[in-house]
Amino acid sequence: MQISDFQERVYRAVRRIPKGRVTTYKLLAAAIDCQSPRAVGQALRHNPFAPEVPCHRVIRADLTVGGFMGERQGPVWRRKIDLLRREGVFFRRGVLTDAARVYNPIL
DNA sequence: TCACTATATCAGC
DNA sequence: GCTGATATAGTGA
Repeated sequence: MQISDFQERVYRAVRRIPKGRVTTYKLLAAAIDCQSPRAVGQALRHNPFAPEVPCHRVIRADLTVGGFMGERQGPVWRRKIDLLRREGVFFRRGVLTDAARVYNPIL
């Protein structure tokens, strides 16, 4: 499968998320001028540049974890939380503890 | 065209 | 606070 310009835009935006910060699908979609955060999620799901593209730093707008590598639960999905915790981003019951950790890609 | 999706938002309970 | 229905954009068959 070959990636489109849209997905290239998504990966470029995700790549510039600083360590220790997270962003949301909604903000990410707004950064690439896309009205549909679901399309962003699909692009990250087919992410061929993992882990160069830190797709684990993307969560939902309601500050819940969301999914990781196609899994919404299970050990693989749990790894996403573990990676973020290692960077200083903590979750409680699948919800981001500190909302100030959210990074705005538009800025 | 149809049916998905790592979402967002709203209505109802 | 939770479940579901709907909107919306991109992608593959």
